[in-house]
Amino acid sequence: MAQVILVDGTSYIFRAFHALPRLTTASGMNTGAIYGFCSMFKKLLADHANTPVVLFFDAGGDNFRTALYPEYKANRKEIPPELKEQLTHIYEIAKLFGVPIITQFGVEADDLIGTVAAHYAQLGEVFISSADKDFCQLINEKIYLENTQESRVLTIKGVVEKYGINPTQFIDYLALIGDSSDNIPGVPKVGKVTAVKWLTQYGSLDNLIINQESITGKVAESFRAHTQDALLSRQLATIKRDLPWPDGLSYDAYPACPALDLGALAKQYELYEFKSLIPKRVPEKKEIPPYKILLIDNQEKLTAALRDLSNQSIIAIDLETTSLSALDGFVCGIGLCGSWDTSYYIASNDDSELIDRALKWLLDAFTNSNQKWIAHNWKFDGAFLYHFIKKLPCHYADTMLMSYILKAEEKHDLKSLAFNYLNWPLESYESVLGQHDSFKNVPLDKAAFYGGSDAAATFRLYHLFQHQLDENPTLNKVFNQIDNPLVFILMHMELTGIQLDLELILTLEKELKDSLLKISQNIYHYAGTAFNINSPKQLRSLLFTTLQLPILRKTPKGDPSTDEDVLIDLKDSHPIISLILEYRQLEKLRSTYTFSLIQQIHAKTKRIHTNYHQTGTITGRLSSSSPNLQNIPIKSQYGRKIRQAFIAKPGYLLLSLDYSQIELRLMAHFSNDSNLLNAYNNQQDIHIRTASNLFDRPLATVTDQQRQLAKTVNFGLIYGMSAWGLAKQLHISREQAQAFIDSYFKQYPGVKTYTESMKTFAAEHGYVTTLSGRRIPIDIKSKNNPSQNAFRAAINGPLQGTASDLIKLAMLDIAKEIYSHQDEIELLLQVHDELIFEVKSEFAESWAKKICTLMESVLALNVPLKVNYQLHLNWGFVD
DNA sequence: TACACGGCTTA
DNA sequence: GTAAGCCGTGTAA
Repeated sequence: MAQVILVDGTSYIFRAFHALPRLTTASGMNTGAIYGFCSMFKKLLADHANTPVVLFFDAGGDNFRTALYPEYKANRKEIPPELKEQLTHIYEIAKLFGVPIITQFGVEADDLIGTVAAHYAQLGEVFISSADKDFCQLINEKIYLENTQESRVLTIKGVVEKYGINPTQFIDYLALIGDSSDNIPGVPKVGKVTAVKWLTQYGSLDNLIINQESITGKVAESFRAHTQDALLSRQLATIKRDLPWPDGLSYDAYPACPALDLGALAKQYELYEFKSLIPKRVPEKKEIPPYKILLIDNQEKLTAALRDLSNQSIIAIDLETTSLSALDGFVCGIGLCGSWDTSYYIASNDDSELIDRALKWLLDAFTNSNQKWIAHNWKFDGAFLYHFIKKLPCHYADTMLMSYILKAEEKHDLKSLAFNYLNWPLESYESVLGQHDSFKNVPLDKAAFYGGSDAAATFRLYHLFQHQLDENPTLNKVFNQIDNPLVFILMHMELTGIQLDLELILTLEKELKDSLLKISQNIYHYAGTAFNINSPKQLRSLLFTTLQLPILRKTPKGDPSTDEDVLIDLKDSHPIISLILEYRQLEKLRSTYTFSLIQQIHAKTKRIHTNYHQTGTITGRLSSSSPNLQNIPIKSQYGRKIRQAFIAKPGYLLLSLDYSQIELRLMAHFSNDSNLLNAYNNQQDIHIRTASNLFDRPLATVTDQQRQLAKTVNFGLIYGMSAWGLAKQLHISREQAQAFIDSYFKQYPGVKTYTESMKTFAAEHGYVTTLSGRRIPIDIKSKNNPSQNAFRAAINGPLQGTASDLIKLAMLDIAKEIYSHQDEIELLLQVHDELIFEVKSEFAESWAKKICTLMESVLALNVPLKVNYQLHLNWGFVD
């Protein structure tokens, strides 16, 4: 059904102004509200592609409400000057979005919206986009309220669920409770609860007035004394639906879809310094030839489509599935695009063979043809293909990874990229799914438009990105030799998963629960009362108000901090402190690593399957989620027990190999500092060596404590340490910390030179690079981020990023070796500098040695790489 | 129901 | 001091 969106522009402006931080241009012009308005409007257009939009603004002047009640909105504060000066800019830039703008002096936008909505509802569906709940009164079968902030659409049912009344009762509801922001009086003492109660019982305000004698209590008395106020409030709260039709808006049909003046918008964004809003490339219309999407829903059409596709050399593919996991769902639609003018979408409601035949064709194409296959997030589509046809393409490219390699700081989802680079506002998955519980139930024409568009966008993005990579051979190499080939290795790791000893983890959970119960009883005893220990707020009031303990540090928001560091310093002040520390630690383990992990054991495989994100970090590292298996505890005694619950399947062992001090070794390599190089090339203990110099004593006499301190300094180095940070870490004075740093750089002067050169490079280029040439963006000019932070990132980036390059390269080398021995050994996890395999016991030792060598020789550096390995029944290394 | 915050886990 | 993700609470709306 046709749709139109009516936007409450004034609501947007106020939300933009209040919700966002102040923003100014370099010359000091206030732009926060302008920015907020533009980004909100842009998001709205992106979420509703190909839908007409009308924009409404309040124009000021007296209106019928002020005539009725001079105090209407009288308590509104004057518009702050820094917002006022932005208003004209907003009105001007709004014109560039190419939608009708409706505004009338002496009429409030609400009433214009009410009038237009009432009429447009006869032509189709009307969405009102506003944060103002008053619009609930307009909601009916055809009119909905969309709150962009909550990103959900309120229907009749939604109003009933949210407020407990029908939209038709909403005016009476407002009349009863009033509205402080508009200064609508309402009835004193009547709040939400009473209003809903009365309206449920009596249906309407009129009926309530008729029956006013039958209600009782203080509140009822107040109502009887203020019926006139209620009636006045009702008039004020009623949105008009019958104003004269506004000028400049078509009456018999919805207006045309938005026609953005992208060039002019980009110019304005440039002027206001809205970097993130500027389209990366304003496409010229002629570069986008028209293309068609063909729904392939029978065998005949499929034959023709496949014949055409067989002749294409580059084909973008986009699967629509019934689940996010290939272990649970199946393919219900296939988008394919191999040319600039045609995109296919294969799906059928009645022919279950159709998808099967298309999949078989893919299997054949992957096996026998030389075509290059493009997907956005291959890990996803590949998992389904691997699961159902046991085959993946040999020649492929992942546009998500291309975007990441080219510009790691950007978003990499298909919708954002298509909007920014192609000027295509693709529909969101959620909006296409709508009320359907599964994508297979989405009407085929809708699904085809969606899937076909996604494939077409992927096809175009590939050509765009490939062109950019061709212009930068270094980045092209990073893409082709590291990230792109890694994607199917990660896919395999995800699909394989890792086994969890359910019994052990359940026992652990029980133990933790019991301990926590005891500790909390103890804490309540000292506190004199029970409270929620998980609440920092409640804990704060106990420690600093009730118990009057000293406030040692504050959180960024200014509240007294209760974090571990603070509590450790308070330990001797009160016996409750150490109990709280213990409670915190155990509760973290219980909630995150027993309770939640148990929920995530897969029903079919009985294993834990994490998600790896290849574009989730700025440095090139991977990240892991749902569950995150890169932060499983190890440091505490209890934590290690959790690791023990990660086990090998029967007959197998877990093989863990980790790079020793990889980042410090890379510092030696990059800096070429002779002292650091010597230490590693002579296989000395680097921390003892550092300590020996810091404390000016022979190597043999360095104490454990001194070594530990030197270790902290060595680590601090990798993070771009400052005297302040080091002092905090070591609990020493700033002066002492500075002395250590000075002494350190005297010992390793090459390191000092290196860190300085990274700062200079980052300041000049806005990025630093890793050994492979990967670019790590550094936000040098970020305002609330003093450039000290950026400098530290610049020092750390090449180290962390190169370490990540190395282990990725190692994974690729290893994959080649183990690929044809999947029954003997499989790679399960990567934890930044560690790889975990499941390996058949009888071959375990020989695989360990082989992989160890592979990892150590992944690249020849100025320092040797050292890998340690462990072979055990579990990840806790306890047999 | 969604989001920010405080806190905590890892490399 | 670098880089991440997740949990529970409290609040926004």
